[in-house]
Amino acid sequence: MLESLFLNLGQHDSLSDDEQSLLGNLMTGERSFAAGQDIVASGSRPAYSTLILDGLAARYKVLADGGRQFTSLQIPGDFVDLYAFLLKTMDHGVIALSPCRVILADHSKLRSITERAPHLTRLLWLDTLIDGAIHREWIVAMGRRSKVSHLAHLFCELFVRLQVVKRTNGMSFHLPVSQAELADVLGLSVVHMNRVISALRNSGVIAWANHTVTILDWQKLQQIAEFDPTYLSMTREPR
Amino acid sequence: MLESLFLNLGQHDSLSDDEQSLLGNLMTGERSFAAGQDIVASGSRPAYSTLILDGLAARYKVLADGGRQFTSLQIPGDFVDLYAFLLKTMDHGVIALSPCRVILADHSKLRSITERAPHLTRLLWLDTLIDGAIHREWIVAMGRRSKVSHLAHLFCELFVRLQVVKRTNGMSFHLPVSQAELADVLGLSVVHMNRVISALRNSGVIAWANHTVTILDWQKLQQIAEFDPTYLSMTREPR
DNA sequence: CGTCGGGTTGAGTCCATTCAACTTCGGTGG
DNA sequence: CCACCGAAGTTGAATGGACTCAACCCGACG
Repeated sequence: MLESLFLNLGQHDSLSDDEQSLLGNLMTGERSFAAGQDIVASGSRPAYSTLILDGLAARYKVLADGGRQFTSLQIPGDFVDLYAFLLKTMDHGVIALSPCRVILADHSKLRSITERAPHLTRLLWLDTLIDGAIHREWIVAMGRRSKVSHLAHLFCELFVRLQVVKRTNGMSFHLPVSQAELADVLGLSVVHMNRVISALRNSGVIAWANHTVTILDWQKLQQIAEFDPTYLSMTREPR
Repeated sequence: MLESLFLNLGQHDSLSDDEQSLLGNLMTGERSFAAGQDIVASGSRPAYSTLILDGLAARYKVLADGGRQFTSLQIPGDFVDLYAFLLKTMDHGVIALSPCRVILADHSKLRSITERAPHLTRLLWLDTLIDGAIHREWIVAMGRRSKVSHLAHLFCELFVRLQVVKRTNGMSFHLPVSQAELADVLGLSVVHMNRVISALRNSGVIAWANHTVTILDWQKLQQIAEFDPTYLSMTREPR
């Protein structure tokens, strides 16, 4: 059941059997959320962190004028709020974009892992560091890429991340978001988001219908995006 | 000499004498960099992480068209690349924006801290988590704030962070960057950056001359920025 | 069959960009 | 001492990108 977590952590360094059972003991209390529901509320002080087993979720902030900005997309095998273990107070919310099945990690148990299992601690720390690396890539995309390139980059990133946890189907993956939600990822208006999507479609590198994205030309998509997966740390080495 | 590091880590939770001496033993090998020099090169695999003792630095990425985007600003007491300890390969560069004095932390020593000093490990982990929280705030600013509000938010953030490490002077702080560099923070053209600065100046909330920013109306600046410092985790509690 | 949420398209406005000129100021050399 | 120079800041004008407002299409669903 924790296969996606093992795939996610295990891609960076090997996970011993002991560590796998520590993780199995750590994760308890499965829950489900409907699309649109808050998984974690802004301002709360959760006593546990949440791992996604199935579904798509996103971190977000809402401004005074009602504008919403997503700051990340979370897929199966991702902790949506592992940092809350040390940051304590959530400064933003986490919402389910599709029906989500999740499982929880008590902060008291996480703490005891940091006291007793240094290598596993480093792997969990690493998970939050990759989170940060993705954030930096998003900042670059928002600041200096064209909107089409930004969208292409997002698709590259999602495809590669989903591949790790075996949620791709050939060159296709399921992306259960509306254009309005995607606009809140890129920081655009809905109308303009629609035009950017059309532009990428018309260039013939992707198809997107029925909430399924198909990459028609992976090479060209990467070129448009200037995608370099280094930031995802997808190499297995001692950490 | 490590006072700014102690101030930085110590604002979140208390640092024991043992931990302070562990940190003193960790940080060795002082170096200096001139403004414009790379402190860490993109693509490198450093064997140590770098702490700023004095000066201003920034993480950045450069795109194929020559566009540059800063993804963070680093002040005294900040590790510029603590995550390299586990990420291994730098996917971006770190540049000195003003003359910088730094000191290094061998990754081998960091590793032994994770093996022997769990509480200090958590505080170092926390440092990288706040890094991530700042990234998320930048993403929100880039995506959904007006440019004036974004700039105001940046000034609020810098002021608060500099205050923690005692680098403010009343309501003023030193900001040794050109408007072109600031444009690479906000993702704007130089010309427009100049106009956004003018707008903020004309609203009477800040003055900026001789590389020194003075906050004239802290209340109103925070309003314009919708600044909420929660994300900086500036409370002392057990971590 | 009507309604509703999501997607698409057109038109006009505003924001941000580029290109270009001009100013200010500190430094440097005649 | 001042004339010159270059880097940084400022301003104007024109272009193009992104926004809003509005209409319309379409498929799912009651």
